[in-house]
Amino acid sequence: MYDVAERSGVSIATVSRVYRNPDSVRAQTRERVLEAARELGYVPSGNARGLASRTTGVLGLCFPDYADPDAEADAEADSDADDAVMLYSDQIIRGMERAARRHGYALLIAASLEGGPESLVAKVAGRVDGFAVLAQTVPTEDLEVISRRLPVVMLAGPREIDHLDHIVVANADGERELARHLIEDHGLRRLAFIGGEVESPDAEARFRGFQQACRDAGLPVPDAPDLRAEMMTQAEGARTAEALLDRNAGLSDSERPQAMLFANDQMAVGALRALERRGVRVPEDIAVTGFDGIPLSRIVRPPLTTVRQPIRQLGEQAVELLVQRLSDRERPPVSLMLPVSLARRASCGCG
Amino acid sequence: MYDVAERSGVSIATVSRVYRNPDSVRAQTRERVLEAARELGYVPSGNARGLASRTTGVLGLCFPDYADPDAEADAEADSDADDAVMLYSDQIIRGMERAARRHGYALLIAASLEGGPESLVAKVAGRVDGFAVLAQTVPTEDLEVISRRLPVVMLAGPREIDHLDHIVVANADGERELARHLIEDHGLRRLAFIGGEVESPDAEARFRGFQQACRDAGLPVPDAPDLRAEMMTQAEGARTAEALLDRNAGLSDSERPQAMLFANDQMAVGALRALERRGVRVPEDIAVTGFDGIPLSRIVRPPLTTVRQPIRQLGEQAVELLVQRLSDRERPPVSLMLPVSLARRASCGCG
DNA sequence: ATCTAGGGTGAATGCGCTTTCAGAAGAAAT
DNA sequence: ATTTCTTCTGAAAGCGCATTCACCCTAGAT
Repeated sequence: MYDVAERSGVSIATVSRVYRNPDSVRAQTRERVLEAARELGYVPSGNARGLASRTTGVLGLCFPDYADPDAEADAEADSDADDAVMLYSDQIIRGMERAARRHGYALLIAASLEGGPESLVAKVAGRVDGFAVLAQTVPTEDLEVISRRLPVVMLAGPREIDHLDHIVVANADGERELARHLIEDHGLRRLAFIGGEVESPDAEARFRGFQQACRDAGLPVPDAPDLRAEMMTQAEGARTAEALLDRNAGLSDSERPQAMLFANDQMAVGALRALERRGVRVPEDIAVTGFDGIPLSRIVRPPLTTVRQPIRQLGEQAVELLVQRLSDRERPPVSLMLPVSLARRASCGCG
Repeated sequence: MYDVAERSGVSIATVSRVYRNPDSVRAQTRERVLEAARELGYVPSGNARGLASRTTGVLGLCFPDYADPDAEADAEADSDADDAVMLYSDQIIRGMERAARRHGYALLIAASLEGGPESLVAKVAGRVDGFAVLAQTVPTEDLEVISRRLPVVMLAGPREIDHLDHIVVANADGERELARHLIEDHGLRRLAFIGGEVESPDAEARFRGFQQACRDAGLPVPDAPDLRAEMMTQAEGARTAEALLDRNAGLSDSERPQAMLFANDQMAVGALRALERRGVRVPEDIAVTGFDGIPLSRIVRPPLTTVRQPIRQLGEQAVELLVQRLSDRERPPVSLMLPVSLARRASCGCG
């Protein structure tokens, strides 16, 4: 910048103005400066600018370093499938990027490898005006510290820190509606719910929705999932499906569950495969449902009935909240719940 | 930082060391500092750090602001399809993010709205250690200036500036192999190639591959595509397909083209729909192929035979090149060509 | 007890830019 | 020609951190 100033015979202040506020510089002077900048290959330092102006024009996103084992497995088995599998994080990124672009922000993304002062999270936090965090990505403790300094919005999970903005999807409502559909529209009465880890708030919320649907329909209300998966993967889905089959082997047809509701799509897809291996027909012998609406869910046979999450909107809303908070730091914390929609497909007997 | 230093009774130099090089500080002192930082909610400024150390630990990606009209249309018509459509940019982002993560970098992404000194491109350039640019995103002129200051890798396109690293996919080889497949394996002899804009180097390279295949097979070699689309969209694919049909209406069966090779998948998908409307069966009446291997290509009926681009690898390689160049600025410019693979599906008569 | 290493720490400088605050230059008015 | 506004431009003071250099302290060696 000093070089540009010298070369064009002005002061650095004027060079700065040329970039920050072109109209405040006489056209002729401006041209001289721009010309010099071009000749010198001058690229303004975002760092210095950010330091001086105390704003970066960048928003951030931190997501878990969860290298989805299912996705990897699929990729090896079928390179086609790999392309189709758009991850949760991909969609959030897309949503945020779109919204950020509208507001003139760039987006800085990083998967958190681990915590600690030298983590990527710290890197992101130090370089953005505000950022979004996927639940269970950043230790609450770190988040607590960071959020005192800049806007943070929490995505999809419990609101661990109550002064943060946060967005969730209607997990309970979705599962409730899904179960209602099975009960009322398909006349099923014996439903089995396969949950996830206890620490997964999403899975728990979905189970609560399931309970509510049972209550609504006057069916017995279980106080815990019929089975829990260790991880919410296809492998575990397959294992739990088989476990359920084995457990119910002795029952008569009129006692046996008529549907398996899985806490997410990955498990449901795994279950579909296990059931096929066992020769159990879906949906004739038993209905199967998932949750999430991942792309894979519509490619499997039979296509999976599930609850679609508006993940892209999640990302877009995140940016909106950040932008709003940036313009008013005093605003009381906001908590949004995004509606979900039922995708009725063949695995429950529809379509 | 000054506050932290004061509160923990040390100098700012020590606070800095605690973060930059923890081992150089006595454990007891370090704890005091960390404690103070926690109490004060201290978040190191990436800007200041970057300014002082002249490195950001961030890599960038600029891609076109091409709001894909097809994707938007699909989204409205069928919210399911929307999820499945993983864009080119999504995949590059994913590839780059993975690779960046491995190297400890975060990723800054931005679609370029327009050029000029205040563009998002400028923002990215000023905040990263190096970045990747999708072809035809940034004016060559701007790129020329920026690339004098920091590593830039050009993705998928002509190498506009010869001192840049750059990566392309084997467009010509792929199309040539595709055409060879139609000719040799399916015995087709009359092939029509539908190209894209003249300025699209990818489309042109694909056409050259097509020409080569004709030459290889001893068939007449066209010196231009049978038809050109204005834009490489579904709508244009449909239009050109119909135009081709009309043009050949008067021909006998033994003169009529047996296959339509489109320069990309989007057009081919549009064509598929148009042909269906016209009652033309694929592949019985005519074979149809695309190029790219977008997820949509396997969902449509019939599934589209196409050439799969290794887009994720494109992103990963981009990061590798950047990292390498960062460690050796003097290295001669590299030019990589990534291999593609043929996806034989039903639309050409396979499977 | 004296000397020598080294690890640990602080003072000071500069990274490249933004942003007042004044002052200079030009235009308009008297 | 002088005064009075505007419009432009420059000087200078940071922004928050990394880093060098010098210095101090402690522990082991003599």
